[in-house]
Amino acid sequence: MAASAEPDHEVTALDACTEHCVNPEKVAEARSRLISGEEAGRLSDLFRLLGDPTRTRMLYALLEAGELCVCDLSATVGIPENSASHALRLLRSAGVVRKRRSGRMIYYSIDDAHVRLLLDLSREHLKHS
Amino acid sequence: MAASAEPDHEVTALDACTEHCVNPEKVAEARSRLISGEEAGRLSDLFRLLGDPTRTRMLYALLEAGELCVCDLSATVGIPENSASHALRLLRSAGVVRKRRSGRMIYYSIDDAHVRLLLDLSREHLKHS
DNA sequence: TGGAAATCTGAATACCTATTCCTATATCAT
DNA sequence: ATGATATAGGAATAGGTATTCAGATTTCCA
Repeated sequence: MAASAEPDHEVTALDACTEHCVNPEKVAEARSRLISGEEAGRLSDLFRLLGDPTRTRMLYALLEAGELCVCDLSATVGIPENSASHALRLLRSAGVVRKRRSGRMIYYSIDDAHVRLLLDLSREHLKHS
Repeated sequence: MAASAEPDHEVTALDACTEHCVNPEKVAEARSRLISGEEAGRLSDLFRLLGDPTRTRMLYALLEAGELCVCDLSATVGIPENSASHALRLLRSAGVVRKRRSGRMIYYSIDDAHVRLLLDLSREHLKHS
């Protein structure tokens, strides 16, 4: 995983317009407003994390259930507990879910309000498209 | 790509609770509200599409520039036009971007208001986390 | 304290996907 | 019409990632 480090990739193509076509002003304007490679990397890391069917289902399960332990979540989604644990580790290291220990159970939930909105919004998008 | 078809995978684990642990009521409740495998597949397809650094940068470029032709976009992001065209094809087939022909140029833009919100929201998330 | 339960961690394999090259299509200018 | 430009499409390779297995860790109960 690791937050996509392409060292200074956002500065590479100041001379990339050696190609044909291109409105130089428009490109210069767009380039000045372009997000940094580092930020783009973190954004794509986040999306890629959400872009796996297993993790997606786990997240929507957590979204509706509020909080579930690993074994309940694995039973809900229908995957082995190992897989659930592994997926949750990835999601947690990205700050998408949070864990809370209670005895020997560990309960997971969506960590961030933005992520909840993101999940809701995405579902809306598919409905209307 | 292909909208992740796992035939009726959401029904598989009615007997998955043969494992240890598990609060049966909680799991049953969560399973009843769980999104379908088909919907989860489409959602993860969408996220996976956004989860590539190149496509991410292209999308945010389009988000701010409004509309760009393939060559301007490739110059902006700093990738060959082939790659840009290929990426745009994927994004278009998923309804994320829209194309408009003007002469021999083809201008691309974000197709959907939900997607714009999604991109803005995700950026917000990273800022506050 | 000893053993069992719940979860975590690391490694290996098999699958998927991004990139690139080459070719095809469509539009414009002469 | 013909050549050139702008983009699209398909195929192959290289790289990344999900899944799974075996073992480690942490907590509870007797």
